[in-house]
Amino acid sequence: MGRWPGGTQERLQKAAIDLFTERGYERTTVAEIATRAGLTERTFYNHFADKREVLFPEQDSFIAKVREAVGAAPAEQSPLDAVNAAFIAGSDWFDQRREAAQRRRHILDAHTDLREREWAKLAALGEAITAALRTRGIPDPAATLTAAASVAAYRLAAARWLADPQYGTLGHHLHTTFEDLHRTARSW
Amino acid sequence: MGRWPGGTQERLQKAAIDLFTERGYERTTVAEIATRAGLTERTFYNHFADKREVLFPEQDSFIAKVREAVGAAPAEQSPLDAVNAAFIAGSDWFDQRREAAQRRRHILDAHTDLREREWAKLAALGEAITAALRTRGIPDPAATLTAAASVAAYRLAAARWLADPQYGTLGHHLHTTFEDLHRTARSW
DNA sequence: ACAGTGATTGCAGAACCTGTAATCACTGTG
DNA sequence: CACAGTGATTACAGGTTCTGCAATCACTGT
Repeated sequence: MGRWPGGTQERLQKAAIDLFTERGYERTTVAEIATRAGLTERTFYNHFADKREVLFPEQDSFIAKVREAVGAAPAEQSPLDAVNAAFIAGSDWFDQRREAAQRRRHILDAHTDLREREWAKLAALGEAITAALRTRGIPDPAATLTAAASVAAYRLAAARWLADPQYGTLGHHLHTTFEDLHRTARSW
Repeated sequence: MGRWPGGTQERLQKAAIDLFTERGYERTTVAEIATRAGLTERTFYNHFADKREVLFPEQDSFIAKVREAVGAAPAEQSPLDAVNAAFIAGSDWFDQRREAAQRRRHILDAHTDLREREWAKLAALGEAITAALRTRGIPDPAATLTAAASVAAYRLAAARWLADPQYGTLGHHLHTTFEDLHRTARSW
């Protein structure tokens, strides 16, 4: 496997993020990204389905991890707690990449196209959690609604994590946000 | 305002839905849609921001209506009930268009691109509800989480409505789905 | 008549994305 | 050491989406 430099995807991702922050998402062409990474436009499309996808690298594996963790949670744990625990279990990975997450968020916030893709990813996360809860024996309205609420809490926790001037961990914010969810639900 | 035939948007929408069901979304070009409507491709883009948007016609006004209704709800009503009532208030409109909604759903289900746009629209709905709840004095974690749960319930209710062999009204399914949400939340 | 308005059109072009076949660097085998 | 095999990269051609700009067109009001 030594034939080419290697780390092609990573190089493309770095080139893309750099160019997006330099001159903006829309003013950057795929050809430019590829050239900066020492590759061609066609090669970019061999690694990413489209231009947006370069900003959502490990999302699919993250979703798979969450689904697995929810499925493997102890049987006596409540559905919501199982999802919460699954999120927290994978939160270290993000804590080590806070700065990259910041840059990514700034790019995403500036472009409707990209936020659209983000919503799609969160929807996929929600559907994966729904499926995992169903295999745990949770019947259907509860599975869907619990998954949706969990994803909403996750999204809110991530936002708080990035905005926190105290640099608290994502796990901490997940904990408090799911507590907020409990409190809010009691008011319904 | 009599200069041109009129109803341009509606003709484009009808042409688009017909062609999408005939030969599929991806195998239909914008030029073909415009030609069937007796117009040109350029005119299509004068009315819709992009090819997908032709399938989401009244979404923006629906969102505006919901926001307004949530804002105008009686003060003693709980946040969740206010949103529920706002949805139900606008549900007749959908009941009169059940068949069109069916066709639309089949097209949407077959294409990731389009479902992505749908998630984006639901996200916009959620943000509008969040804003409306905030103006009602609901503080932030509760506003966001309540809005997200409401949208999830709305989505589930719409799915049940379309799948219901008994042809129950959307209002009915909204009612029962929000009851499910109450029940589920109590289990958290 | 005649200027004004607003929708539609024509045209040019950039960027996105895909299909297909060729090339290239390296690997394993006889 | 030839040599076929493998997998990533590349070249190229082309369709489609979407935009900017200027012109045209049907109708309106004076």
